[in-house]
Amino acid sequence: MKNNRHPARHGLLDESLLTQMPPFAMLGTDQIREILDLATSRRYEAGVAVFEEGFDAERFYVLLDGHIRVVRISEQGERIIALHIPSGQLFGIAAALGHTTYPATAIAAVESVALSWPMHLWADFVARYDGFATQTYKTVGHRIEEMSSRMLELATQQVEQRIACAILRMINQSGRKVDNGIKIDFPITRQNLSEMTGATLHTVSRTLSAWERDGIIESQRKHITVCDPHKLVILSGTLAPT
Amino acid sequence: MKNNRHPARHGLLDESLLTQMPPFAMLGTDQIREILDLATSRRYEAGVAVFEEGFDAERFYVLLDGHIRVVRISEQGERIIALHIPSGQLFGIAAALGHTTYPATAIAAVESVALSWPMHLWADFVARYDGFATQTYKTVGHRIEEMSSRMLELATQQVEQRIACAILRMINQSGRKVDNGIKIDFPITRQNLSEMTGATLHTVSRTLSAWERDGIIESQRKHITVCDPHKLVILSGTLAPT
DNA sequence: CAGCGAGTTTGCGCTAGCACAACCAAAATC
DNA sequence: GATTTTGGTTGTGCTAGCGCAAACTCGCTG
Repeated sequence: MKNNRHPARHGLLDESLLTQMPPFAMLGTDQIREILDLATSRRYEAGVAVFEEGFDAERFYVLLDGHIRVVRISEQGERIIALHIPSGQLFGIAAALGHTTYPATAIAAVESVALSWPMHLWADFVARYDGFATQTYKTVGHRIEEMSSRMLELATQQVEQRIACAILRMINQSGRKVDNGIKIDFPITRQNLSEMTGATLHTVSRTLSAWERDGIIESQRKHITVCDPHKLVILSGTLAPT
Repeated sequence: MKNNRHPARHGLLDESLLTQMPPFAMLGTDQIREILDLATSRRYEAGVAVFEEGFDAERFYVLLDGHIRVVRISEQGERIIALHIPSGQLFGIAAALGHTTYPATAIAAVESVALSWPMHLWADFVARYDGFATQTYKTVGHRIEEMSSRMLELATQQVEQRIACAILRMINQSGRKVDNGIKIDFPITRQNLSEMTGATLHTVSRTLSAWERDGIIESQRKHITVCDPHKLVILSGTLAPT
């Protein structure tokens, strides 16, 4: 596909990188050293695919820095964003769940850095490193939960509510406090938002314009800041109206 | 909730019951005997909840016979069917994915029989029985795959196509060959179908009526037989139009 | 077997949100 | 700094599918 040859086992991989990350949090520095020595590190520019749907699931990944969008495409060519992966999380672990090929495409939303290991090491990791399995299956659990919530939204909520939910979810997972509110700290276009909510980019644009008029959000191109999260929560319909 | 006291370790649990089921398929009869001796068996009438969303995830289950609907309810009281569990599969395994409570409700679609074990045995099973973990995570993988396909449908397809997809999915998973076609071998109402597709029961009814006129399906109350699966596939939009 | 309730069918009007279209503005590229 | 590209806005029909309403039918219960 593209130049994947940049295996770059640069010596500067530091143990401290992994100690923060849930899957490795309870390991000692020796163990982390072992793991790092087996890893391949690579940088991905914004928009580049880390792996693609349908290809052999040869490696699994940990996102060190940046943001990943997990994307699926329908037969008619329509795209949806199934999931966002914030840094620190495992992704591309399909093979651990019995798949032989990746069931979705992973695209760097911003310039990102990920470690990866060949899939055959998975069983070793699970066997050798205590807590690795537990932590990763917990991640899987969260993603299932998130997906089923999004199904519920898609099936029952209006477009405006779905957009509100999508934005709330992103500020919860990757919000950064700024002076006028909370900002989603990776780039999202109206198009992206429409791919997360099953709406058209036009409807998303109209909705955000209205919210900006009402002072609920502020937006620059590719960036959204939520000024009044509470109003968004109300719009999202997450609260039972009292 | 209701009378859960029917622990019924009736001696008539037969090893052959479990040998068919993927999670236990590669175990010897001794091991299956051990597992059965720890199990509680219980019958659930149609419409009864096996467990409910939000309750402590104390046990995990295998469906011996019948059919389970996994259901979630939105704040506004709208219901969706997240998943159907055919017999032979594990369900209620949320705790293995790091949840402390069940993230959804499981309801018997027909009279059903399930075995269950207290969750604390999970780790034992994984450690002691070879292939148990692999097989169950494979099941999890399938369900994730199915959920993400349904998200794609909900986000991009028209109602008619979503209904077609839902029916095709059911005949693939639980279709029974009958003389005039393939029948879904558990009861589904139009209401149920609407809860699977995020449509109204009215629209579902209209669509099925049209299909019946066209000879694609036949339906009795609570039952659907697909006479012309190929036409349904075309309607579902699963094939790229050539 | 009368009566009831759950499941289903069908009609009609309405609206959320899509499709199409044109235009605008910031940023990147030369 | 001119031009192209990428992302965003806004207006105007139009329609898929919802909401409401009424009626019908099967199967069960007393």
